[in-house]
Amino acid sequence: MNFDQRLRTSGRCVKQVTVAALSGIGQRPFAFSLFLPPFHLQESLTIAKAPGDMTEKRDFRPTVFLPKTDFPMKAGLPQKEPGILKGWQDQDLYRKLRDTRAGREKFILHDGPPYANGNIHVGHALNHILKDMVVRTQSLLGKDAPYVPGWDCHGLPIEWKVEEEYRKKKRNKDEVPAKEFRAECRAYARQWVDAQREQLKRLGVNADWDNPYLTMDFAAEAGIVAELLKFAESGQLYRGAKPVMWSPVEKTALAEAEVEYEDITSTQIDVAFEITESPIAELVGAYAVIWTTTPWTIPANQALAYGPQVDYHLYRADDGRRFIVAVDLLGSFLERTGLAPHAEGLTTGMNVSEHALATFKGADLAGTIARHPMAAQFPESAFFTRPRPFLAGDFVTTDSGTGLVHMAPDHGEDDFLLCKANGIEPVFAVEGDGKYRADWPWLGGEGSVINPKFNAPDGPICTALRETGALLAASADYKHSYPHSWRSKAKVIFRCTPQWFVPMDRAEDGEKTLRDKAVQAIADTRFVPEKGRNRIGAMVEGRPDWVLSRQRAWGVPITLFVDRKTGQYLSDPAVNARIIAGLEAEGVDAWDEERAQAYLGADYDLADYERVTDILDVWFDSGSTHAFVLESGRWPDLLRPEGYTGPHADLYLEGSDQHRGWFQSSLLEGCATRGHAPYKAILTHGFTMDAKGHKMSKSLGNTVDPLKVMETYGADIVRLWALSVDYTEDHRIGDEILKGIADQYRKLRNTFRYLLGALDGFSDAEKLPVEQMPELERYVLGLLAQLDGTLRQATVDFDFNAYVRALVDFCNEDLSAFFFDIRKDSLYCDAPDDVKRRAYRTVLDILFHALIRYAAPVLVFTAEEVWQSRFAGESVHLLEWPTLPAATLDAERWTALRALRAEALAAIEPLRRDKTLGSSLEAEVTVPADAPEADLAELFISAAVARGEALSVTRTDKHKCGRCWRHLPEVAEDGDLCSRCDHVVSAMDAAE
RNA sequence: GGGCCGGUAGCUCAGGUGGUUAGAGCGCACGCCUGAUAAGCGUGAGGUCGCAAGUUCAACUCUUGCUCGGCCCA
Repeated sequence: MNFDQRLRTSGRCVKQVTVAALSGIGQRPFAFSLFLPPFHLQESLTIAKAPGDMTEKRDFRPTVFLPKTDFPMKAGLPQKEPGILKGWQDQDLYRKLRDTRAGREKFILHDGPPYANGNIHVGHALNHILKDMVVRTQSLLGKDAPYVPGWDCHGLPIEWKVEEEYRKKKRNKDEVPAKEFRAECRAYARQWVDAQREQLKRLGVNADWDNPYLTMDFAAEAGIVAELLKFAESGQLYRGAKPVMWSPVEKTALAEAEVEYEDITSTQIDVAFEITESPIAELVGAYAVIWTTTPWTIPANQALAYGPQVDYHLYRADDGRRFIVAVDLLGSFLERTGLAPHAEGLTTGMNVSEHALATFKGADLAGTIARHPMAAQFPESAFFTRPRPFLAGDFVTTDSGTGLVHMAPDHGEDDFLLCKANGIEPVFAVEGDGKYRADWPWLGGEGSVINPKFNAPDGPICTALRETGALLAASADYKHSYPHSWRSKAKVIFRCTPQWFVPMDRAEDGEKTLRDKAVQAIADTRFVPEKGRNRIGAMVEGRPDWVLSRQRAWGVPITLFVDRKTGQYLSDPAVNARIIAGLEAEGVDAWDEERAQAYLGADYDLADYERVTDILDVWFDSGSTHAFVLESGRWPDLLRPEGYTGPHADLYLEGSDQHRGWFQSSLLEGCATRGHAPYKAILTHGFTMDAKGHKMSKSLGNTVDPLKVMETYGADIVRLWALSVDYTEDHRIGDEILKGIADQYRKLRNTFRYLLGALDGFSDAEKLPVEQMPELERYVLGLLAQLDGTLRQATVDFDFNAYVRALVDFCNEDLSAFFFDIRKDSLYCDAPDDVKRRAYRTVLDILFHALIRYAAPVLVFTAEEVWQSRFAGESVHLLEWPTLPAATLDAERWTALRALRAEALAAIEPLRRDKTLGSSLEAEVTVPADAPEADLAELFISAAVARGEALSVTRTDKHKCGRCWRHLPEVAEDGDLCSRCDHVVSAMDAAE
């Protein structure tokens, strides 16, 4: 200690002595006696004595125990997070966590594979944050919760992208060998898997990123085929037909996304079908009139549809024939055909309805039969001479046409379904090039059907119909929107093609049907939220058979051999085993003509079989993931104990669109091959809308890019957002919302910063047993226990919104605004060994250990930063759910006390407004005599509390302690020390 | 067009089986503190519970219709 320092120290002691002496307080030996002041400083004593002069009072600030921490208030997450992430990767945190939880109860979340195409969007971010939260909270509960991420790699969108690149290079896809094309698709998918993996990692998702599953892994492709062959071996496949969008120009089926709608002008025609039989006798011999804008479908007509609720009238036209037309459409019908009602005495302006020969509901037409207008022309044709029944169609409207619709099951969805329901099958009259097949009696070999001339009023169809008298009107003037090929811009048609199906309602060997099994499995599954059950249930109950086949290149082959004679597919386990082995070795390329005979082996001759070249619907790929990921053993972490046969996954967690997608394909796959769903529970989330609640789209320019949000705010903010909104419904994201979330984050961060600062230097020696703690500490421990229960329940319910809200509210209301505020005095001013202060810090330590664990799954980066700044070493994410000291909560008493506190604080406010006082420490509060007993002055952070009649507040006349700023009776003069501070400071000075 | 779902303060959310002046946090305004300080504390203002009918003594809560928005189909 040099001379100057001695001077300063000694001088301060002198002043203190003076003050204490003058106030008459200081009944104990003073430390200053060891440091007698140098003589020349005695003068300052005189100055200090001057009345009202406080400027020379000692500054006690250095004696106050302020929170001390290096933990920064400002987070700087975008800069900090990548480093934390790297730390986790370097120590292989995922694997370390698996080791830590080895042997524990499993919680298996099965990751639904996102499509490997494009950067991630908010939906991906939300979905993966929720999954991460589930896995982390389960892990926190002590379970072994592995997380193997996956990607969906096959399918049309990727094929497209690769084709697009071909077009740029002016290459023709048809000239590229399939194997080479698939290799490029594989490379394309791989590139996006890698990109998305990095983006999802950045969100802080703790997954087995080094070992994801890809549906295009050879093992996966073999696994998918193995599942398909289980369907085959159990007889759950059949080949049927279905109308698909077909482009005659490209001679290929098109997906909905490959079709665009253009306005065109078509020929519209009215055609008469003669009724040959009917329960309504007067209809026999009359003509049913249909209207269509696709004349080329008439040669494939097989029935007529009516609307059961539609009103029809029977008229006699001026040409003598009688026609059935819907009442509402008679006017437009007469206009098109130029026919006038034949009615005696009909004059202009009369209501034609009054001249109907008969009136009936559509439903009355049941059982009526007509004949095809060309039946007489082709008496040898079984097809054209077949009766055309009237069928009830709910889709029939009176918006346009005649109220009767001609049905060509080959060329329309409604037509197909209605006819199929009535036992009428498609006839495949139109071939892939758009021409009628050569052996078709009428127009065989002619077409193409999309040729306007073919359909024109003077074209072959209209001409033939006109010759038979069936054509009532034809005009090439109907403007409407019509689908075209996105690629060739040519018109497309609906055309039935052979497809492979999984039957929903066929019972094998007395077992339940697939639909029944699925319905049962839905009943056995837990849905969060519960309404998901209804949604998928309605879909499964109403869905048609599952169409498995696609006429595409990039996908898993339908590895079947069909007997050319019987049309039955070969179902030989030995053959199937060879096929699966082939796929395992070489992937989907292994399904080729060269190897076909090798698969068939010696028992079969390839010449007798057709090798199916269709590929599988990608939903079959993803529906099989539970088999080739969870059960396969390729990820030992995911295995259930030997002999386990129930649903393998604890949880599937995806957006609500997956009720029709992955949830359902997995359900059907599981039920068909294992008799139950592959999951125990399903959690669905809604979609993320823009700030106004509208869907995001690139064209509207209202998309929010999670990668940009991470750059601006940080991943922890994105996570806090995802876990704060009601993700069970559609929810929003936008600047205002993110700013609000960032505010919440700051509150949480500051809570931890305070804890770190307040716990500076805390050690086990300072800990105090709960039973020795003041009531306030025990109350806060009670609140913590309550919070703990809330959080546990929220975890069980997957209600993370409630989780985050409970956590934030606790930090704000119970800690920051209540406990921390009240105990500020004790923390700052009590002696380090004071029981109250020790109790407080013990509770702060308990709070720290609990809160950091509660927050860790949410704010994964910040929690690590906080934890490492106090306990550098192992990651916070290896910890388990905190064990709390037993604490009971006298809720009733404390509810009353806190209500009283709120009243008191409100009562102080007017005095602040009129400047009577500033700090609440200057207030003396009077409470009603029957108020609960407690240290109310401490609770209100006020000078004193008295009992009286009603609540009132006055300014204290006591003086302010120079150290703790409380106004107490023993303080003689502002700036003097209260007795508590006097003791503390003396001890400190003594120690110096 | 059909099926299902949703619309509570500026924002994010609570509001068993219908029943007193509809709550919380944040934000905002105003104020306090200046020893958590680009922090902390307090007080306050904000809602015709999407709209309109109906049931009921009584509806944010039940029914119907409408409207806006969403998902899935057509």
